[in-house]
Amino acid sequence: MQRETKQRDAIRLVFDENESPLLPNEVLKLAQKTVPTLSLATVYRTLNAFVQEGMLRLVSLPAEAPRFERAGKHHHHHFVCRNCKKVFEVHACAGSMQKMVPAGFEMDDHEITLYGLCADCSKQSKN
Amino acid sequence: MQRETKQRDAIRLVFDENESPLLPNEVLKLAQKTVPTLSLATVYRTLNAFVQEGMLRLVSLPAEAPRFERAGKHHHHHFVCRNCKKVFEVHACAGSMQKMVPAGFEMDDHEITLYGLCADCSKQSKN
DNA sequence: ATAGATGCAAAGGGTTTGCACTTGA
DNA sequence: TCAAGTGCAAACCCTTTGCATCTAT
Repeated sequence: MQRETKQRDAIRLVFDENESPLLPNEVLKLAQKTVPTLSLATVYRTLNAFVQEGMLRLVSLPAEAPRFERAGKHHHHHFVCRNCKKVFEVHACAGSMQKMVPAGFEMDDHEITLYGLCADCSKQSKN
Repeated sequence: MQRETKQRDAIRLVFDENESPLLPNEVLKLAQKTVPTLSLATVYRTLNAFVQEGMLRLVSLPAEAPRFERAGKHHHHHFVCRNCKKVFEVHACAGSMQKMVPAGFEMDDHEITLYGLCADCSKQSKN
């Protein structure tokens, strides 16, 4: 990751303009608005490189393909909509998980994933 | 899933004899002790069918391939040891996640994964 | 000029599927 | 008997990689 290329600029821009974690093919489509010839192979190579440098963070949710988001955000979790499959950030935390930790274990991090319907899908389901 | 076959009996037996969640290829190897000609395709078809019928549960942890365990266990979460990579069941829950849910969203389930060192690895790291 | 980056196509790894054969009821 | 189940191989999907070409420096 030594050179500035229009492909990398385009991919960086995508993450500047998108809060929620993105799938590689979503990154491809969004970045192709800037660089139409961009290939999926380059997207993968660039995403992995950005994670290595610490610019991006790999977001792994249960039963979901890996997504990517900007690193350095405040501690947060995710809400997966069962209907539209979108992933939303949740800017609140359930408090200490310490009471869940078995004796002798040392916890250094936790991951919470909520499932249900997002606001839009919830509204639709009621009409 | 209407007939009793030796393949299905063998796969059921594997889950009777194993507490921890298993990967499809682990199921294959274990079940082949009973039915050596068992194929991976049949393992996948049978696992999916067993999940449909509710005999098995799909266990998805972040960044982990799907595993299968007997259904009907008490609500629990998982602790992943960063050192030995083992997955432990956590038989306690952090309480309500409701306060984390954004306005308009409807949550129906949650998944918590804890990360750190298990008792054994924690002890070792201090010596 | 030249090493790094890209695009394409082929290769991988895990899972599913089409099809002819086998087998449980 | 004969539809459900099986095994095999091919197909799929997502991700990575080899290689020739392009390009930032």
